[in-house]
Amino acid sequence: MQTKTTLSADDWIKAAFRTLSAGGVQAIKAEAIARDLKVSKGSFYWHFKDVPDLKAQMLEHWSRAATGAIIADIEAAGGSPRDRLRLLVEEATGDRSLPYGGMLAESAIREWGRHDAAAAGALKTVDTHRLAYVAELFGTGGFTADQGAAKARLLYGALIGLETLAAEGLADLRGDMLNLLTDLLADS
Amino acid sequence: MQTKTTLSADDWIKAAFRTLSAGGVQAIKAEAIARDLKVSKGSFYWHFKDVPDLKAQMLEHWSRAATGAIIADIEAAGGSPRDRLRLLVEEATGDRSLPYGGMLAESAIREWGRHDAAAAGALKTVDTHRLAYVAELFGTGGFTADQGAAKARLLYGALIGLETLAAEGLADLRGDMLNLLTDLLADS
DNA sequence: CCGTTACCATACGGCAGCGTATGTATCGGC
DNA sequence: GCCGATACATACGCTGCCGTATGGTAACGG
Repeated sequence: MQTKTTLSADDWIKAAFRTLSAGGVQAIKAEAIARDLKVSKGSFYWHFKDVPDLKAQMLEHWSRAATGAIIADIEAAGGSPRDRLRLLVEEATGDRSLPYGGMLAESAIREWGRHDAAAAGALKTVDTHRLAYVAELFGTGGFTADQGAAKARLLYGALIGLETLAAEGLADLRGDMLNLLTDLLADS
Repeated sequence: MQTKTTLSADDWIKAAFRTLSAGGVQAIKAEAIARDLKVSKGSFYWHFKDVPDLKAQMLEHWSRAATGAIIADIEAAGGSPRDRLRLLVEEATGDRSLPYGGMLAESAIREWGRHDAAAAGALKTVDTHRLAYVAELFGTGGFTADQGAAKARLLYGALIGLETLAAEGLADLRGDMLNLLTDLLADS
């Protein structure tokens, strides 16, 4: 497998996700990524109409990958709802089961969504799906639909917030999340 | 009070925080803020050495204001630790008790901190102080130091994460936070 | 072997933002 | 009523990034 002689649009998209994770949305620039790939920007404008086109394709790819990424694993493993929730937390805090560079990409997209409607839309779709799945797990685990939805919001919200705290070194992502899950699973 | 005839550095900093909240870090540009203030960039370079100088002063101001913003209110109100925690959650989810444009500015600075060491440092300082205060409240409320610290991380982490979910319309910030607080205050 | 197509390089004009240099108006102090 | 300091305006060159235009090359079908 000698270094590929020609690039595909997917290669560009993957490189763009690396840049996104490292430098945020504002780092996604045609010429910069071209330098990273050691080609000229002529290549970029062959594969993409312009920069917004690349960004749109990034969101499209991420939406598809992120929606069912972990969920498929969990469902394949089976087990009780409580087991699945525990496994879910462990996979989610373990990184690397998420597409395009783990949580780094996720938080970058979340940052992106604050000032871009398209990114916000993709994010909302993914978040809604995930919340629904977690809520369902709580539901089949013995809680009412309302309780399940509320607990799902808490668990997922804590995941997002604790991840940023963990990035500062102020939280133990997995430990804290497992603690919270135990609390949420206790009958109130 | 007729429109001030001349600007101060603080006027620039306040305007910069507005643009930060609205457009993120990458929107903090000398010429853009100058247009917003209806002056020329000559004014900017009178009050500041360069753009990094402005950003540094923004972080400095925010650090000071954000550290003791809510805490002073809570302590002034008095009450039991449980009362204070409840009041804390209500003030924190109510916005407007935070400096420079509420949570919008906070999340923008958090976004900023992901790719800038200085912002990350200011954020870590503020977060550390807040976590310590909340942990202390749990501590004097009848929990061990470890329990208090863990519960503080959960409460504060959930605040951060739920705020982003609430921005998507996927969570009820105040309601969910109060729910979590009730859970955390129940003896485990 | 020849042309077409895929893929990339190079070169160009344009704009936005930066920082500097320098001009200009206002104003308190004496 | 001059003078220095303050608070801006204006004009300039520079750089980074955009998008386009155009030229080159290698592979591949016929």
